[in-house]
Amino acid sequence: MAGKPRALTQDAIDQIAGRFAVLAEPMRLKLIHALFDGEKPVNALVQATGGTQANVSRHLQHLATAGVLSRRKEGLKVFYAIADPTIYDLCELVCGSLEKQMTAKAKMFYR
Amino acid sequence: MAGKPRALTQDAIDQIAGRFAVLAEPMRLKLIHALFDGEKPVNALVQATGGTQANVSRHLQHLATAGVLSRRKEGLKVFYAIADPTIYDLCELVCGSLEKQMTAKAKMFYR
DNA sequence: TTACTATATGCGCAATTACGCATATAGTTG
DNA sequence: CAACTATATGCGTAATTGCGCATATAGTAA
Repeated sequence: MAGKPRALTQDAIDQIAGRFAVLAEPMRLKLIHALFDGEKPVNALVQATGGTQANVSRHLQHLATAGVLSRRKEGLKVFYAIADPTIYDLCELVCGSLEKQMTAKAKMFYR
Repeated sequence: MAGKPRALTQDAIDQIAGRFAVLAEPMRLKLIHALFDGEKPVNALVQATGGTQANVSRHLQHLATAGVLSRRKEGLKVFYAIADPTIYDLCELVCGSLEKQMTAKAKMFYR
């Protein structure tokens, strides 16, 4: 059901690394997280994350260029939304993995 | 079965970002990929990736510290192996997502 | 037109980081 | 002990990147 041949080219490796790099910045994760419940305009995301307008805008563009977010202009406002649904699964996997690590480490303290 | 409350702390966000950052380097992905079929000593990974011994060693340590790989010393050799099985799912998710993006972009050329 | 709001961008700085080189450490064998 | 193999590490450098600041652009309204 899952499983492909493998043997990745260098180019493929680089692309995958790039994908992970997009998700490797706290502010971008904040933005993604803030969009989990639907599309929002930039100013809402500025307020939600506490970042500056310039920085938020840049990260949003970065995410959109990477194909993670979609961009929809409506009048003065620009609405961003999650375009790649695998983001949800990625975050859940990582969160779950981190939780396991934390509880495992916690046990190391006592036993 | 899936789905947790949400509302991540800043610290949690940073940890997740760090996790993605670990996977955001081509050489580290190569190493992980090379370990997909089981544990290997450092010299085998040097040969498999074409990297220098120093660089491979550093990245392996990085991965082990992050909890992605495990480290087992046996005589002169040090064997690394994938310790976090979610890595498989993460890579598959990203690969699948990238494939979709590529085919979608390919279609954009013609239609 | 001007004034206003929302978003994007050019520039420079500071911090991070991957890499190469040389060397250090650990373990084995003679 | 010395010689050798396998792995790790200290240091310097080059490249990347996130951010703040100021400014530019786009769209609306008077």
